[in-house]
Amino acid sequence: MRPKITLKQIAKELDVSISTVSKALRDSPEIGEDTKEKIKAFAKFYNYKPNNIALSLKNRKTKTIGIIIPEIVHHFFTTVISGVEKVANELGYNVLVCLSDNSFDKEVLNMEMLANGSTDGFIMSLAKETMQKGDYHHLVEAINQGMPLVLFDRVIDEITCDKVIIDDVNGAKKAVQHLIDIGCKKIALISTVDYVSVGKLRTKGYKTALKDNFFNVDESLILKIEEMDESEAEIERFLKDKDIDGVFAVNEHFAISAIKAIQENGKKVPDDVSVIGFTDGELSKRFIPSLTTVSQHGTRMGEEAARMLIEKLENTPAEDEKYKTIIVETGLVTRNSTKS
Amino acid sequence: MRPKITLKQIAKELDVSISTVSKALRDSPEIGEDTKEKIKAFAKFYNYKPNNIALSLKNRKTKTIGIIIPEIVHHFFTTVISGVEKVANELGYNVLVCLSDNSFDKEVLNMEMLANGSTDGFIMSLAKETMQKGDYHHLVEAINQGMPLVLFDRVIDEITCDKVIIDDVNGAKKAVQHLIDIGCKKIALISTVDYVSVGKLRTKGYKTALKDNFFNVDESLILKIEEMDESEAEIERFLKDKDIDGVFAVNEHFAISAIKAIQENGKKVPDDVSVIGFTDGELSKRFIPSLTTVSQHGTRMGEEAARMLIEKLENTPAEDEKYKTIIVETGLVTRNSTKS
DNA sequence: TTGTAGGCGTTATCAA
DNA sequence: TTGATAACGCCTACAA
Repeated sequence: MRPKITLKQIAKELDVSISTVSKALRDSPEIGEDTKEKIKAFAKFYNYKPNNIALSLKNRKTKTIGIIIPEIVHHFFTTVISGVEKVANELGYNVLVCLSDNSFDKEVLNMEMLANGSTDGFIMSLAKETMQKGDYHHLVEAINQGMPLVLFDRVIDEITCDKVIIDDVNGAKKAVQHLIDIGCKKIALISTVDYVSVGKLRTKGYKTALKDNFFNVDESLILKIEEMDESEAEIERFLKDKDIDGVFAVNEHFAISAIKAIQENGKKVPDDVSVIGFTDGELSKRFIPSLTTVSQHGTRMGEEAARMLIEKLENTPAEDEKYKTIIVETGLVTRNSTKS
Repeated sequence: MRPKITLKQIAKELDVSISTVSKALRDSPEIGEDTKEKIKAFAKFYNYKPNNIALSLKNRKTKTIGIIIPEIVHHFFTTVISGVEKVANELGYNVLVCLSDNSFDKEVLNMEMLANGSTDGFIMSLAKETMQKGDYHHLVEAINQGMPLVLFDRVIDEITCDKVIIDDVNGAKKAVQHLIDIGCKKIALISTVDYVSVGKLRTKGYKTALKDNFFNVDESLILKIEEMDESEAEIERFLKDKDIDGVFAVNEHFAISAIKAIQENGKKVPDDVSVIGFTDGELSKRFIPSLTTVSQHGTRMGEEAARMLIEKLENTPAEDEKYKTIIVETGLVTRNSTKS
């Protein structure tokens, strides 16, 4: 076992001063060619690499960015991480991943943990509980301490910072418009309760599309799921004997539960009822029938978020005062759960 | 904007020395009650928190563990991360996530990046390319530098360290035994090429189960996939007009492709052919028919790995010399792709 | 061309 | 009871 070597040790071995070594390794012209040679050779031999921690302390920046998400076992968030990681690595940053488990307390804890010097900035999607409570003091504090923050997907108006969102309203509109275009007359919506911002926005898109086409909005065709765990049963109950020919669901899971329920009712997808989901995951692709969905481009969102954060990190505070919101457009991926 | 406050600043404000502040905040009995009170109140007001980086430098440990995986957009790895994260957080550690993208170079790069002080130890699953090359110098180096390493899932014999694996042979055996128990006579295997250790082991389990039941191994019923991208077409070709009544596939994707191929051949799952997969992901659960699978307990593996690593980290080098391999048992989850 | 000294934020040891 | 000092590993302005 050969522990990491330090400048100090090299200096002692070679009988020169620490700063000479430091300079030599950074190829400073101040140092004589032969000394440089000697030092470099020695350092290479012992595989010297500067200690990141020491550098962090000195430079007051860690070159790592923290990402806090509600859950990782969720294809969308996974793709976002992958996007963040890609850009971060290209730009010489590391990625610290924390999970809030959708709990407010864990979110706050994680943030405090990372804010004490572990991270230069944050990329986050808020926990459901946080949005319910409406308590954002931890975000405010991080910003006050001068730590840039980029919010994505589950964002809020109350905090002024960079944001990356998808065009939920438009995505939903596109989906419903597509259902209308293929001839659907009675389109149900399966959404989440309104404090989840995406649920609210997608509901808005649904209603807008209907109105644009002079359909009227029938509230009895709208289901708002409160408890994820019971969504399957709820959807089954909701769809039981309902006279519909189209369903727009705000995520994959709801869409699939809907398909199951429809099939159990003795109807066929897509012949009798067309179904569109939101979020284009593995599930949508491989389910039978494969799902027509609004795709969210998680990787793209992650990349954008990372780029924005790092830009803030590397710019002077003067230019920091302008915050952008990047809207990542959605795409409609047509598969076999909708008539063509 | 109110940047983070330091001991030094508190000391200056309160006109005491830095060490007095430090001691007071750690509630040292050396300091007088009233001074303590005053300092604590002040610190609380300004929300003082010790700087992690400075602590890391001083203590020569970062309290973060690095996890390097081939890809994150893969349910199994995601669950592992989730397990690592859980245990790590409970024990006061952070988790640094890096992706190798199955590339040897990226794996080496990531490791070097993290080894320079960013991490106290590693939890890894090797990139496919690394296993092909058989070049493990980066692992050896990390270990030589005194950084504990825990390998999981894609592990190798060449490196001596803690490992967490699942009982692939047994898992496969269980699956095939189950097929036999429900009456299958001609069971096909869809596996990967042999340098992927799991492919090899699961193939072994398949053969063992057959032999245990006095079936003979028919090599024409075994398919070894080389290229993930073409797996679907390959499986279709392989299964075309094959006379079988059972399929054991070494992962979800292969299993689903098999089901599709079987159905396209005009046969029914599970009535004509029973199918079992490996890795219990979202896909298996929600596919129709839902998949009977060997479940891998990724979360469990992550938890075990984290526990082992942290134990190494917090123990004296003396006890470090013993390495364990934890074998996480698999379970068979029976669903609708097999006859009952 | 090389070396000295100070500082990044903390803690621990020892002196006052 | 409090404070000065050194050290963790690195860099850099300045001195020699």
